[in-house]
Amino acid sequence: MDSIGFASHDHTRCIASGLEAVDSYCAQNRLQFTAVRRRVLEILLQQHHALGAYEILEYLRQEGLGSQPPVAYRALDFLVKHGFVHKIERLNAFIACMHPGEPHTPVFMICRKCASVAEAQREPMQGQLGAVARAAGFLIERTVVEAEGLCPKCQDPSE
Amino acid sequence: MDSIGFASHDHTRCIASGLEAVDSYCAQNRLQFTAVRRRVLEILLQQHHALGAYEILEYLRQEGLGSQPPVAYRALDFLVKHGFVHKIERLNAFIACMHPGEPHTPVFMICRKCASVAEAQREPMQGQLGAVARAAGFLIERTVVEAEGLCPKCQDPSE
DNA sequence: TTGTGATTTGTTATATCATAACTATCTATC
DNA sequence: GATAGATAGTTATGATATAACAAATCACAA
Ligand SMILES: [Zn+2]
Ligand SMILES: [Zn+2]
Ligand SMILES: [Zn+2]
Ligand SMILES: [Zn+2]
Repeated sequence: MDSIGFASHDHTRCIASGLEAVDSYCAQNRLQFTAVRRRVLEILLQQHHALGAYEILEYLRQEGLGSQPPVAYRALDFLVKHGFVHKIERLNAFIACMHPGEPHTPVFMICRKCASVAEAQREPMQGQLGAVARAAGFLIERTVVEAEGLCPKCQDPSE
Repeated sequence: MDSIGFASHDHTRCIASGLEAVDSYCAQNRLQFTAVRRRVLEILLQQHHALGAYEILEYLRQEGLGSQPPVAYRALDFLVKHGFVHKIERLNAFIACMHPGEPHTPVFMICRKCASVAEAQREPMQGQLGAVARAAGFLIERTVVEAEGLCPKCQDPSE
């Protein structure tokens, strides 16, 4: 269950708890967690890599949940807006959040070899980015922080 | 000439020195700094905001330097590959580097109101991102660090 | 200075990512 | 069940990016 890294974990639990968390958040906040939105989140939770909107749409199409791009993009818009899913800008792709419902500033590590993506967190106004922004008089509203490289598995020459 | 911020500066000088730096870097490294590549860099140096590939292509088209997307994308590929231009992932757009020829890890601040973009620098393995990567055993090869918000001018209510 | 291979450019076509606009349906609330 | 607002279906199109191949140009050395 280590959300900070690439370690193995109880993935079934990981999917179930992700859906549960969003279920209860939506109930509490009067948000409509519809069939399409739920299924899109579930699809993303099942992967530990980012999926493009058209890959998600392909699942939906096969399941009769929608066949045109706006269906997928609208569900993704909802999920991103409420912080249940993040967009990975570098990949033009989407990944389920590891801390749904909790306000946070994510950082992503993207493995260029196996395409897995890990989410970690940072403090928005701290560190070098915070220092640079203060020096420039810049007011940060959102950040995109993505590192590309090799995950522990893919650095290992024995694999 | 303050590359860290949004301050005003001698922009003519800024264009000239940018081109000069790349000229000499290419001469030293046996790179072909061709007419199209040079003009694309010059177009980007003239702006302090990021330009999309098709905006750049429109300039080239009007000047008879090329009319099809691959012309612009190939010039941009060259410029990005050698670090003379950076891609702003959040905007799918490109901006001239403020430190051409020097190895560095850029950070960008993007004003959502006036669309100006400032480049600053960070140390790749330091700070929160470095700490997070070490904790995860992740080997960073490249980073995308972009902050969106308001530049000093656009925060000022008197403007 | 001319031949040669490597690089760059021109061009056509197409792949990939994303949204506008309008209609129909569903949902919450009264 | 009427009503208003939100969600989903559908068509069309816009925006971003690349594959593939032929033609021109360049670097370098014979
Ligand atoms: Zn998992
Ligand atoms: Zn998250
Ligand atoms: Zn730079
Ligand atoms: Zn501004």
